[in-house]
This record gives sequence, structure tokens and C-alpha cells, in this order.
Amino acid sequence: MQKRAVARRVGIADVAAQAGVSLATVSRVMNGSFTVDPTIAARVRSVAGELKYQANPVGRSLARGKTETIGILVPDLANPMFQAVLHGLSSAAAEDGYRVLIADSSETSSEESILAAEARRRGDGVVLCAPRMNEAELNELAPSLQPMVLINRNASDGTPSLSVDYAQGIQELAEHLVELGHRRLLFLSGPETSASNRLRLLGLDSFRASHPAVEVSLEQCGFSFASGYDAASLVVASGATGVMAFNDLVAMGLLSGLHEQGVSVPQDLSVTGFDDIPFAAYTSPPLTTAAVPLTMLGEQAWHRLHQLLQGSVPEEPETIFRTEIQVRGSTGPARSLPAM
Amino acid sequence: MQKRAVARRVGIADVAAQAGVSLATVSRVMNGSFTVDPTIAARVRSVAGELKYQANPVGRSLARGKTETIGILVPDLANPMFQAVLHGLSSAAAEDGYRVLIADSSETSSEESILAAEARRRGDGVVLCAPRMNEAELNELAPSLQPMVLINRNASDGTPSLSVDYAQGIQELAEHLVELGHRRLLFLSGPETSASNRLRLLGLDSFRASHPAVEVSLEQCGFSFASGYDAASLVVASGATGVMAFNDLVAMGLLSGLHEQGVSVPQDLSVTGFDDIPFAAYTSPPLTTAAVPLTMLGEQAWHRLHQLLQGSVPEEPETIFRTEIQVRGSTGPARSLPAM
DNA sequence: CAAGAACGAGAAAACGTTTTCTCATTGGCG
DNA sequence: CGCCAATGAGAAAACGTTTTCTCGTTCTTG
Repeated sequence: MQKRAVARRVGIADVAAQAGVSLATVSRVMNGSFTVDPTIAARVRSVAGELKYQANPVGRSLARGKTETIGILVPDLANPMFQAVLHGLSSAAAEDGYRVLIADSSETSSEESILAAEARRRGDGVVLCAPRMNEAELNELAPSLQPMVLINRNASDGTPSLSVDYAQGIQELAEHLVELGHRRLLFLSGPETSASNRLRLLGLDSFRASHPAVEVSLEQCGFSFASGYDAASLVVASGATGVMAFNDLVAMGLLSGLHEQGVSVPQDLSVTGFDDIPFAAYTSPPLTTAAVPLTMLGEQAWHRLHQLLQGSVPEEPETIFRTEIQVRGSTGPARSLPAM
Repeated sequence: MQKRAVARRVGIADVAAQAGVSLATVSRVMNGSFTVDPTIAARVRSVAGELKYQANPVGRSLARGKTETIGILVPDLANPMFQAVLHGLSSAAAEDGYRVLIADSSETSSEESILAAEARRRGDGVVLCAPRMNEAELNELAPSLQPMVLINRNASDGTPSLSVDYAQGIQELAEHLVELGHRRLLFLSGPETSASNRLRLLGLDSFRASHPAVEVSLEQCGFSFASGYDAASLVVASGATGVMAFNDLVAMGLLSGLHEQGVSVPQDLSVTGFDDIPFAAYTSPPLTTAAVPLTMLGEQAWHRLHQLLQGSVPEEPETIFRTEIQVRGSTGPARSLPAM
């Protein structure tokens, strides 16, 4: 006899009926429009409170044509690097009242297009963080994904992008190792699909050109802790004394693998990472690495996207962030170097 | 003369017009209904392809009454513990075609209710991960948030929950320290708002009861790396030889602070963490900690929520996960212990 | 005092789908 | 050959808001 409808959601219509006004008026009151009589407004607010009315975001989004939500596509949510970017993005977006929807491709580049389109369509814009898809695919997809911001990639249509100068970073790391006396360097290369990996390779090419006396070899590896761990034997066998890992995760895995094989770092071998993820400073030994402003990357991505959402044209399409070498315990003088 | 509308989104109506059928038919084709003539279906599909039509998720959500999206509320997205849970949740949800919306309260408990309600209303359900709000608030809020799953909290309305047995975990850690000969223990307590911290305190009470000869003191600390770092002096001054940090983050900060003060771990002091975040094994020294199945917690949360969304009543309201002590390098024999 | 402006609030259209009705056509069967 | 069932597709209602129109009042002003 009392409440027969089992739990029908209270809608704007219920409030309107109860308060004896029209839907429009309720909507106006709830949105803080001043064009409504204070008496009525108060009554509506009171009824809304009683009924615990809260606007349905889906209906509102449809009517307004925007969701106040953005999507982010990451290749691997388990990777602290992307976690840091996500955190920066989410915090910054939250400050402007926007929420973030996650799309994690789990390093499956073939799924990216679909996930990106999905994420984009569910929100007002999207951030593609280091997508693994190839150049052609990205260029084709880009126009349909606007407004969008790219991280560590570029599209031919001038989509705003935030990039890290990996080429410079890896060169500085190599330079650092050479200064320590290392002459045989090894780079543990990341996924072929990674654009930032290609940039590192480019950087190494420049380095080779300017340092003909230094041997810089290459080994295909991966992006994860496990791949670094598995590479330990290869690394030892290579005879290199300075090893640059694709990223901190790989470096940490390598450190772990080397430790198990009784190789001491940095006495026997120097190891560098890349990214400076939050825990790179606390490995044993602490990791020498090229610091990427990860959280800031996320924050800036939001600010760019926010501008786009407000209809302003981006002033500079591409922003490039420099890395900063953090020298820590995992690198030291080359073993064969005569004491000075 | 060609395309005057600057970029109007192509909708179901465009496809219908172009294919010479009704909206309903297009919808049926796009949703794979078999009640439509193959010839027409093919034509619609072809037109849809040409026009690159993709259904607007907002309109669809409104019509269907569900968004295939869930929300998650976390106290701090910068914390690897919550990142791991989020990762588990997101992966598991993705497998069933659901996406995850993030709400990060940044440890501001007063904002949680609003954020939780928001996140819930935007999706079909919500996961509250270790909310900091008090008991009363949680109990009051819970009914309005259904379907929901709680992690490390309980609500009076029988909301399904996934909990970790922190009381048992902290006792095992204390036990471990005592076995190493430590008699003066110190617990670096986490936020008062943290329910799991209260459980740890409860565990320590039991421990005290069963080990009257052991001194277990307490120091208010925090949840972050920084708070652990700052606590180093206090810890040294306390005279304790075994320190249990609130979590791995605090432990790592403490390790760092102690290192700076020239205190060696575990020779001078033993330190334990809690959670076993992905990098706890790679600090220097590696952290002895109580492993919480973080990713699994996220996955299970999804599975529970998924059941709820499909209308099945949860069999067991609360699932409790045990922790597993990982003994690593940060704990060792008490210094003053006579050699045996 | 009357005419126009300003104002406040209701009616209705719009947002983009899905889904229930409804109806026309076809095919089968008695 | 006619009737009923089955089939396929269109019309329209529904989802829950916002927002544009529109219109009736009241206030202002000449």
C-alpha cells in the first residue's frame, strides 16, 4: 500500500510533480539559474532534498551533448610509467570537474584502434598515451578522434602532442657511461611497436657517429620486469660493461637477474634505466636513469585537452620535454679502467 | 555546396535515410538482430560502413538503461597499492566488455561521499576501495550506491565485501620479529581514517595479550613515502629494534631516511612493510612484508560486481583474504641478542 | 492610464538510441 | 480458395535531461 514500485529511480518528473512545478523549472533550479522565483526555488530544492533527487548524468549528457568525461588509452596499466601519467591526468582533470575513463590495451596494438574509438566516443575527448599502432593507422584514426592529445607520438593532422626527448636522454646516458670509462655498451631494446624505442635507437645512432671508438651493440628485449630478468645471461655473455635498459622496469628486472647470477652492479657491470619511475631511486643499487616528468606529462595532457574542449586552437602543436639524468648507484667506473 | 554542416556527427537517422529504411531497422541491424531481411541488412551495413557510423554510447545508454561502465573510488591513485587494485579491476572488467571510471579522493575523506555518488551514477555499479569515510557515513551511503562492492570495509546492509586480514598479517610480522629476537617493537600507525589501520591495531592488541614480555609501542605516522622518511629520527629515538611500518610505502621512506642517518638495516634495525607492492622486493635491502593479493582483489571485486549486475544474489557477503609473510632482507636478528 | 519591456514559468522540442506496438505482406494449410 | 499464422519492417513511445519557444503577468515609463 505504501511503496509499490520496487525502487524506481527518482527523476526530475517526481520532483516537479511533488513541488507542483514544471520539469523546466526543476531543471533551472538544479542548475542554479537565477531566473526563477526564490520562493519556488526554495520549495523545489526542499522537495529535491527530501526525495534525494540527483540528476541522471546520462540524460544530462545526452541533452547537453557532453559528458564531462575523457578517456585515456594506455598500453599497459601495470606499468608504473603509465600509472604515473594516469595519475597526473586524473588529478588535473578532476580539478576541472572532469573524470577519466580507462582503456588498457595490454600491449595488444591490434586492439588499440577499437579501444581508442570506444574511449573517445564515451567522452568528450581522449588522450592516447604512447599508442603502439603504426604510423599509418594513427594518421588515419587521428581525425576521427578529435579532440585528442597524444603523448609520445605525433599525427600528421597536427594533433597536439606531448613528447619526451628520448634521443637526447639515451645519448646522455651513453655519455655518462663513457665518462665512467665504459667502451662496450649494450642497449636492451624495447618493443618494436614502441615509438619511443625508435627514438632511443635514433639517439644511439647519433651517439655512434660522434663516438666512433665506443662499441654500442643492441639486443632485442621487451618492456617488462620479466624481460629484463630474462636478459641477464645474454647481457653477461655480451661482454659489455655498460648496459642501457629500455626502461626502469627492464633495468630492475636485469638488476634482479644479475644479482642472482652473482654479478655485482656497478662493480662488474653498470646499468641504466629510463623514466625514473617512483621507485627507481630505491632499488639496490639505486638506479641511474633518465628522468621523464611523468606526472607532469599527464597534467599537461589534460590542460591541452581542456583548451581544446573549450574551443581554443592550440598555440604550439608539439611540446617536447627534456629528460634529466639521475646518477645513482647502478653505474660506476668501468672495471678494466686503470686506476687514476 | 557540398558539405555545409561543418561536422555534424553521423547518426542513426543518416544511415536510415541513406539506406532507405527506418531507424528501427538500422538499430536492429547494428545490434545483430536476425529478424531482418539479409538483403536489407547487407545494404544497411554497407551504408553504415560508408558513413563510418558508430552508435552514440550516450543515446544507447539512455535507451538501454545501462552504460557498461563501472566506477572505482580510491583514496590515492599515486599509491601503488591502489594502482594494483585498479589494474586488476580494469583488466577483469575489460574482459567482460566493461570500462572503468576513476574517482580519486586524494585522501580527502570529506569528498568521498560526493565522489562515490558521482561515480556510481555515471555507471552501472561502483567499487569503493578502502574508503576513508567513517562507519556511519558509509552505512548511510551504502544503500544508495548499490550495486556496489567494498574493498577493505564493511557496510551494515550486507554489501558484498573483499577484505584482507590485516590483524593476522601484522601479528605474523610481529611474531617474525620476535622470533628474530626483537623485544622492543614499534608500529608506525597509518591514517586514523583508515579502517585497515584499525585492524592492524586490533591485531597488535591480540599480539600484546599473547606476548606480555614484548614491548609494542606506537607512533602516529602516515601512508606515504614522505611520512616514513620523516619518521626516521623518531624511530631511532624510540629505541625499538623492530619497526613495523603501516605499509610498504612508509617502510620504503623509512628505509631511505634511516640510510641517510647512517642506520643500517637490518643490522641496527629491522623494518617490515605491508602490502607487498610490486617493488617491495627490490628496495635495498629488500623489504620483509605481508603480501596482499592486490591485483586479485581488483579482479575479484569485478567478478562480484558482475554477478550483482546480472541480478544474482551474492552467496557469501564477505570474502577474507589472508596475507602471506615475505621474509626478505630488511629484517634480521636483533642486535643485542647474544650469539647462539 | 495604456503600451511596451522585463520577467518568470510552462509546453514542447531536442539529444540519439532501443524497443514495444502495430500493421502489411507472405506463406502454409485446411 | 480463403483464413490464420508467421514474418519482417515501420511508427511511435520511451529513456531523463536541457533548452528554446511561447505566453501570461507584472512592472516601468511616457
